[in-house]
Amino acid sequence: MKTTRNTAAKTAVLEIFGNSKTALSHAEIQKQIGDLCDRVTIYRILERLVNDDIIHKIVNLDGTVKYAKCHHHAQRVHIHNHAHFSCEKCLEITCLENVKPSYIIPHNYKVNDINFTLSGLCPNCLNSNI
Amino acid sequence: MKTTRNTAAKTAVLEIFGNSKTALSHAEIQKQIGDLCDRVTIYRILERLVNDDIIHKIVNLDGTVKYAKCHHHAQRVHIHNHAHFSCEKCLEITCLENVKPSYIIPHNYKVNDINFTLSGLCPNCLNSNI
DNA sequence: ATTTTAATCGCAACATTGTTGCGATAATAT
DNA sequence: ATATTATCGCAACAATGTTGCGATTAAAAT
Ligand SMILES: [Zn+2]
Ligand SMILES: [Zn+2]
Ligand SMILES: [Zn+2]
Ligand SMILES: [Zn+2]
Repeated sequence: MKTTRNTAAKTAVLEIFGNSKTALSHAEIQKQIGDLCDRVTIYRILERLVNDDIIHKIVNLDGTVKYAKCHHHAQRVHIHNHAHFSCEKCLEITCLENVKPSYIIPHNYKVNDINFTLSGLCPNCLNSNI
Repeated sequence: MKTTRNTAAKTAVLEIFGNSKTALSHAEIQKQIGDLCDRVTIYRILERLVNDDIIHKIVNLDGTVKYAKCHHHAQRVHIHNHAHFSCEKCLEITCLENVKPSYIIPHNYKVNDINFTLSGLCPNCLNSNI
């Protein structure tokens, strides 16, 4: 019964997520963490937080990986079926919790997870682009 | 007017794509190419083929990158808005040309590209799993 | 409060993936 | 046949992620 422990590094990572409105990459977290813990430790903390459904992993169109807090903790089955938006200009990635794709897939496929990422200009960059 | 040239390496890569029903990673292509050309050359060929809309890039949930042939060459505007299926067991990635997500997004976002990847069990692995 | 257990950590070493610069090569137009 | 330049090979580098293992340390047990 692997119990997950609360460590200084994990607490720091959680606080960083708490203060961020957008998704964060490993590199961005490491920059904020400084030398509080090792690179590898951050990777392992992220892995644990994903397994515990506290954060979820987001893979962008360009292959970059980021993580964001999970909401909807009330639900029994924890599926991250919302969309993500990736801004081409400011490079920020945000959860669009309310945007969920509908689709029809052949019955002989079994879908366990989906990744729906939209790329373009976010509201901020769209305004400053006029 | 940068003209694109036909080289032995490019021809070989195109033939490999022609013989494959699933998407291919750089590593998989390199394995088939052998020492016909350098690693870097394969990267550059893939980049060119993407720019020429001959293949398209697919980023999986786990961050792995693959490429697949483009169809629908008749269309003037070339958008890869179809879904991709990633099998958790055999790790193959296939284009689902007919599966296109519908969604509603706030008007203050400008969408230029989408990535819709489904993950689970493909028909082959679903059968052999019973 | 002290001991015990094992989850977590730091560090080093490694693997994979992708990029860049530059002189050499070769495909294509003239 | 010659000129132009897209493409190539090679080396070097950067970013990202993984693994093994002995040392720590959070949390449970006493
Ligand atoms: Zn933006
Ligand atoms: Zn999200
Ligand atoms: Zn399969
Ligand atoms: Zn496709």
